[in-house]
Amino acid sequence: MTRAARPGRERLSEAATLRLSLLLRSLARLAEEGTATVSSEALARRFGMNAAQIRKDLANLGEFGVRGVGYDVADLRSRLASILGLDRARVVVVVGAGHLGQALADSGSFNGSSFRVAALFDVDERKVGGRSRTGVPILPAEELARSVAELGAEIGVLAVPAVAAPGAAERLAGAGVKGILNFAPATVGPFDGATVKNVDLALCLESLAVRLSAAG
Amino acid sequence: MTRAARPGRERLSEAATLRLSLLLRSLARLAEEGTATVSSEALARRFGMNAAQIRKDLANLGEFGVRGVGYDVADLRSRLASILGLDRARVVVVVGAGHLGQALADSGSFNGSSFRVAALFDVDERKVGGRSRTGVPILPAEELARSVAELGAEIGVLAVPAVAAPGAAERLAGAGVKGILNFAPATVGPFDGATVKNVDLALCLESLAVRLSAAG
DNA sequence: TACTGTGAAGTGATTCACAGCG
DNA sequence: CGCTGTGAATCACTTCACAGTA
Repeated sequence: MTRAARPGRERLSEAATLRLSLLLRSLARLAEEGTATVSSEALARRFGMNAAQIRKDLANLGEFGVRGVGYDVADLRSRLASILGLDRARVVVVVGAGHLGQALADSGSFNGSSFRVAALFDVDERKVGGRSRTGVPILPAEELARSVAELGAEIGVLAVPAVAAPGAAERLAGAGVKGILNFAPATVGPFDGATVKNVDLALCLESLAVRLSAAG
Repeated sequence: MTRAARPGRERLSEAATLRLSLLLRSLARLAEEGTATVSSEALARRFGMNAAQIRKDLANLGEFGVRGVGYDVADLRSRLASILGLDRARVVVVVGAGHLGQALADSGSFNGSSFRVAALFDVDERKVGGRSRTGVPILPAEELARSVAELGAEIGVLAVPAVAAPGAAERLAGAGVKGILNFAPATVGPFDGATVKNVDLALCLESLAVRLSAAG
């Protein structure tokens, strides 16, 4: 019944992952502000989380705190980044150079210390050869497989219309990406080599609307 | 201990809401294809859900099926839409006319039978006065409060940079929208009159990346 | 017969309350 | 003393298995 000695090897639930990811971002903000140590209570109040849950999440991964003091911001931040695998930059490609695709390719969220968007792909010849606002090159869709290999891309983002999504996903998986972030409201996969995560913006809006009705 | 006789008045969990919303979309597809009735089993297989869960979700809202037969697609679809409050079109405004804002304003996901994007807002004078690709007008941010009232907007979408998010959210809430869909990686609210739902695209990408590390 | 609706069992996540330590 | 780490309790959600019915 003793937990595995190696921390970070247990399965991490989706919810826990999101909380830890948010925690990591919160720590980055505290670091910028020059805060050296922080208690779970202070973290919770500042960033709208639950103190007990922060402690439990962290305790699941090892022992990071000092009793009576709290957590060392810089230390926790780097160890957490390492455990989550966010301490190195992964190469990302975006399929679909429409407004959404370009927004994602240029966004700070997709271009930080953990990710770098290296290419956009599109079938529209007027777009191919151009670059996004921040300079990400727009390549022809036929070159997807070769470019993914050359760039060493691990993650593919699907920002194409729903009808084109299954095909594009298959090509991404075939090209060897390990993860696919699908923004199209369509079912893609599953694939053997690649994990798919759906981000269905229509469902997001609808669930908000449902909450409004229910609350009324 | 008997459940309330009025169906659809219990709280609906976030997860259940998403499933029902997805179910509604699936029913729309079946209706397009001319399918008249469908069993929970067939629905589950076709759209990657769990049959028992579909039955339970639906049974929580009332009795919709016919034993030995299944569910009437058209009937279930319209009743479900009504219960979820998705049977009428809500007016949506989008704050921030960057790539993301315009992508959302023009997307079919935000312009169907349940939603209509009526305006974009931006502080950039070069954008103001123009229109998005599909014709949504871009209005000056100062007119937000007045326009929200005039248009009868119930939902505001935040597609502005993180630093501008809290201020924009406050103005939306002050203008009387009931729900705010926040795409900025920043904490906004909470507000008295308005529900906030965060859609943090950076967290989406990170959670996918974490799954890749964990699976490796 | 074939399916729904549902009590009951099972599973997992969240919260509580406090022992234990710096 | 103040805070973490954690067993225990609670809560919520999911799955199972089948009684009940058109």
